[in-house]
Amino acid sequence: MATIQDVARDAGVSTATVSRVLSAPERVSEATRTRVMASVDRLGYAPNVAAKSLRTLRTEKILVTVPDISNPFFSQVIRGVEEAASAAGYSVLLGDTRGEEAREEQFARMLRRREADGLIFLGHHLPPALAEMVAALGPKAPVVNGCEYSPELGVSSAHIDNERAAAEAMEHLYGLGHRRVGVITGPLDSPLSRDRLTGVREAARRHGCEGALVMATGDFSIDSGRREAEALLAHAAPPTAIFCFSDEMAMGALAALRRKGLNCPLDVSVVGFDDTRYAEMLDPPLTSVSQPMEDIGRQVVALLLDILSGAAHGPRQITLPHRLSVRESSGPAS
Amino acid sequence: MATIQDVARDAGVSTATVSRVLSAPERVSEATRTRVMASVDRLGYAPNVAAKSLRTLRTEKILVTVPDISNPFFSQVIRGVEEAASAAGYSVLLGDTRGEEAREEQFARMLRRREADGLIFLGHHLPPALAEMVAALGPKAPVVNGCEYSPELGVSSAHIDNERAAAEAMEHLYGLGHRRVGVITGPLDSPLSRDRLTGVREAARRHGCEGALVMATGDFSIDSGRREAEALLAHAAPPTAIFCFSDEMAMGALAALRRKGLNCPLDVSVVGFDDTRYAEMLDPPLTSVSQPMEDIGRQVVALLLDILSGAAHGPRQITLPHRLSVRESSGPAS
DNA sequence: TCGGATGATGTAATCGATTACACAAGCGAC
DNA sequence: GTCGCTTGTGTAATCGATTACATCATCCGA
Repeated sequence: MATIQDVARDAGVSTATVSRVLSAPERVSEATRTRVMASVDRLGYAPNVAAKSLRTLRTEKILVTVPDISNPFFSQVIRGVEEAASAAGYSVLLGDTRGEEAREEQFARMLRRREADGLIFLGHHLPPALAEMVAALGPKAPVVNGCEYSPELGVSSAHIDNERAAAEAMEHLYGLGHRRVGVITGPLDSPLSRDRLTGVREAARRHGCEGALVMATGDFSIDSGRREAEALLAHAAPPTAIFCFSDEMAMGALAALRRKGLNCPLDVSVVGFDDTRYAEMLDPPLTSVSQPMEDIGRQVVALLLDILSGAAHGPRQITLPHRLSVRESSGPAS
Repeated sequence: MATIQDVARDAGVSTATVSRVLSAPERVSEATRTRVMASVDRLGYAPNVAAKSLRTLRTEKILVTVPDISNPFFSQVIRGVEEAASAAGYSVLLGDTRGEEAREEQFARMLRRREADGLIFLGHHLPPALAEMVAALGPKAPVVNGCEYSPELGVSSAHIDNERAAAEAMEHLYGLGHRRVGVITGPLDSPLSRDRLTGVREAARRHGCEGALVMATGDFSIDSGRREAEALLAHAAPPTAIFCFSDEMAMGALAALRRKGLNCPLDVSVVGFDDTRYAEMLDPPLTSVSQPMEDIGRQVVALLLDILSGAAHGPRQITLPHRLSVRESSGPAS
C-alpha cells in the first residue's frame, strides 16, 4: 500500500501538500494539483483510515444495532440506513443484539471507544452505557432511534405515528362491522406497543367496544402469533377479528385459523402490522399497516448526520406517513 | 476518554507496561498487574482502536457484502456471520451492493485500504479489484465466499451441494408421478444456478424426462417468479409441477396459480429453495430445499479466520448438509 | 521603493497505541 | 566475586495521516 509519503516523494512535494490536494484542493495551485493527482493515480494511493481517524477523531462509520437482523422488517430498515449512510460517505457497522443486554452494552462500548461516530438503535432498548452518554451530552449525543418513539429517552427518532396507525386499523375493522376484536400486542415494555395500544383503546372507545377487546401479549414472532391466536379463539366469546402488531404474528394467527378449520376472512378477519414484502403473498393476502421501512432508515441516518455536523439543537422526531393496505384478510363480520 | 498515558501515570508505570498488562499479562508481575488493572477500571480505559490499528495493521473488522440485505435468505446468513464474528472478537461491516458493480468495487477498495481484515461476499460476483487481489495473494487473500461455489474464483467458500439438492427436489417430484416439470432458475451467469440446473437435468435424464423439462429464467424475486410461472402455465402442454430456485419465486408461482384459479397441489405442485422461515406459513405450506443459513454464515467466518491466522493452505470448500422439507405444496401428479 | 496583503508550500508536532531493544536487579553456579 | 541467565520494566521509534504555524515569493498601492 502506498502511503502519503510515497506520493509526496513521487510528486516532489511535501506530505502537507498531498493532504491538501485531497481534502482542500482549492488551496493548492492548479499545476501542483494535477501533478499530485497523477502520482496518486499512478501509485493507487488511498489514505489509511486508521491514521486519519487517529488524527481527526472521526471514523466515518455508523453503528446500527438491531434485535434481529434476520427479521425482514429490520433488514429493510437497515437497507435504507445503508443506502443513506454510504451516500454520505459513511460505512455501516452492524450489531445484532439478539435482545441480549450484554450484547447491547458491548456495542454501546464500541461507540464510547470511538469505533463509530454515531449509533442508531432499532427497537426500544437503550442500554445503560448509552443512557449515560445521552444524559451527559444531551442532544449532542450521537445516538438516534429508529421505529419507535420514547420521549423519556431524549433521543431523536424516525417512526410512524403508531397510535394513529393502530387506531386506523381498528377503525377499518369496526367499519366492517366487527365488535369483538382480539389484539395481539408486542411486549408491553416497548413504547411502540403502548402507543399502538393507546390507539386501539381510543378507537374501541369511540365505537363503544372497549369492553369487547380481547387482549393478548406476543413477542412479534410467528410462534407467539400462533400461540396467542389459539388462546384468543379458545375464549368463551371468541373475537371475529384479530389485529396483530406485526406481520409475523399475523402469519401465526392465519396458521392458527387454518389449523382450527376456520376461514379467513369469512369466519375471522386478520390485520397485520408492517406490511412486509410477504404480506400480499399470503393466502389470503394480508391487510396490514404499511410502514415506509427504507425511508425510516434513510431519515434516521439524516437525523444522526445532523447531530454529527453540529446542526442539531435538540431531540427531533420525524413522523413518517403510514397507510393501511387493505387486502383480502379482512372482511365483513360474520 | 482516558488514554494509555493516563493509565500509566495513574498506576505509576510506563505505557509499555500497561500495554503488556492488557495483551500479554503473563509477562508482568502479579503486583503491577493488579495495580494497573485497578487504574484501568477506575479510569474506564479502553484502547483506541485507530491507534491500535495504525500500529498493528489489523482492524478486527470483517466486511460482508450482499446483493440485498432485505432478502431474508441473506439476512439469515448474515446473522450467522455476525454471531461467529463477534464471538471471535470481530465486528461486522455491512455492504449492500444492490447488485451494482460500482458499489461492489467500492467495498473491494475498502478492503485494499485495510478498512477491514477480510471480506466475505455472498452471491457469486467477485469484482475486479478483488479478483486482482486473489490473483496476487492466492489462497492467502482474505476473501471468502458464502452460498455458492465457483472453482474458477480460487476462493474458499461454504455452501450446500446445490447440484445434489436440486436433483433430490426433482426426484421428489418424479417420485410423485410428475413428468412434465417446469423449472424457474436464477440468472444463468451464477454458478449456483448452473449447479442446480445440472442436478435438475441429471434427475430428469434418470427418469427419461429431459425432453419434458420446461425452463424459465428468473432473478430470484417474487415478481419474476410470478411472471415466469405465468409463462410456464401458458405453454401448450403446461407442467404439472414447478420447481423454483428460491422461495420468493415459489411465492410468486403460488400467486400465479391462485390468479389462474388453479389449486396447489391438486393441479400443480410447487417446490421452492432455501426454506426460509415463511415457507411453512404459506398456503399451502411450501415444500422447499432447506439450507442451513446461519451455519453457512458461521462456517464462512471460520474459513476467513483460518486465512487471517495463516492456518489456511489453499482454497477450501465446506459443504453443509441440506434437506428437503416436504410440505403440502407438492402432491401426486394429476 | 517599500509595507503589507495574498497565495502556495514546507516543517514538524500530534493523535494513541505497540514493541524492539536496553537496562537493572536478583540469583545460582563456579 | 564474577559471570551468565532470567525476570520485570522503561525508553523511544514507529505506524500514516492532519494541520497550526512558518516561510517565501509575488503583487499592488501609496
